[in-house]
Amino acid sequence: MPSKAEATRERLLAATKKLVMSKGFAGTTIDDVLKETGVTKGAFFYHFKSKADLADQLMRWYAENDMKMFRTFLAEAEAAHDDPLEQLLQFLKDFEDYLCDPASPPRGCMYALYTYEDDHFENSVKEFVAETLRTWTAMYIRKFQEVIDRYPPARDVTAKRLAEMFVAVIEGGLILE
Amino acid sequence: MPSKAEATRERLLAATKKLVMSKGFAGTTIDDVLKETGVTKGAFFYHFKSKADLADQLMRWYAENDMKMFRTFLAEAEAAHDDPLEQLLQFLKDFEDYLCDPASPPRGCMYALYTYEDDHFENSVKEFVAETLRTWTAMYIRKFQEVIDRYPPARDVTAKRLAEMFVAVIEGGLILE
DNA sequence: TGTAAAACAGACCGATTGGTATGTAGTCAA
DNA sequence: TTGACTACATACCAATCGGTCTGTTTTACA
Repeated sequence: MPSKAEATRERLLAATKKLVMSKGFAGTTIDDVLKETGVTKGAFFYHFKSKADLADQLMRWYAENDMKMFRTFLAEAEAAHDDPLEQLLQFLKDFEDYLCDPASPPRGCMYALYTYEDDHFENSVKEFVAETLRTWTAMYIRKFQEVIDRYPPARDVTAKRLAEMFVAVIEGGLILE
Repeated sequence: MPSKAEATRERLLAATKKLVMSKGFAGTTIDDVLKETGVTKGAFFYHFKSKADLADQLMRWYAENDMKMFRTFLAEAEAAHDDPLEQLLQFLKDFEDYLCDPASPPRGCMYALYTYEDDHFENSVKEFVAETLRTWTAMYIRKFQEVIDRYPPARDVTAKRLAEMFVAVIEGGLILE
């Protein structure tokens, strides 16, 4: 089903992601990506109309894959358990397994990179990333709220605060390796 | 006391820091720094023997200022109170004030940037940054331990875990603006 | 005041960069 | 078979990059 063109595009995006994670976006040249993939310049500019376009598509591609994975984790957890707390614990376990997978260590987060190189990204991409983060946080808020409703917490916490805290810890942890 | 040369060096470093925070290191050109400061190329290369040298000195300069500030906060807190808990709370308040200061919003952390552009930094710099982060964490561990010794916590926590958690939250929070 | 070194100015250079122009091999419907 | 289209290949380009070179001004100190 995936056409040859689509396969090439994916290869380029995957290679760019890898390079960008260790060199930054500005530090990654198009030639780097070409060398990594074996694709030629003509082919590259057939798929991306500029380097900025590559950045744009990379962010969207990354965010889509990311959200897809989380939704899968969540759906599986919700299918496996009735209790929201058990669902949450299951989800967190899956997430932890993913983060600790030695085969694909995340080594930082794409979203964070955009914090440091925002000059390179269009406003539309910034808005898209911000929206993705909001969706991500909202997912946690909903889940925390379900647990709080079922098990009234001993301390005075809100689902929103818990979720924001959690996201910050994950983000910080990803950076401090 | 600060010689003219030293003042120029500081201006270059300060401008570089500002630019690097919003464009990344690879995305910041020497010409950018020159335009920002009005310094000429000859002067620049009198102070820094290469762009890599600039990165090196920037990291050390940033880390030194950073640690100096924290040590000051801590020393003041320890001078003002006897109780380690009150010292800690005072320190955290000073830290919070600094982070929330609208005049100088940090907008990310230099140390995190090196996570994403490690290819540009020498191993000696990486080691230096890692050492700085260890020192920073150790400072928190010591303080948390003093509080724990005085006020045995209800939960089973260690100073080390608390400190690592705290640093991760700060780091994550800085990124998620 | 003389002078040597420190601190800076700015023209210049080769390599690299993102990007283009043009050409071509495969595909598929008519 | 043909002709249009997709998907790529390659040579080339102007601009920009980090860095050097040669000179000039400023400072420190005898």
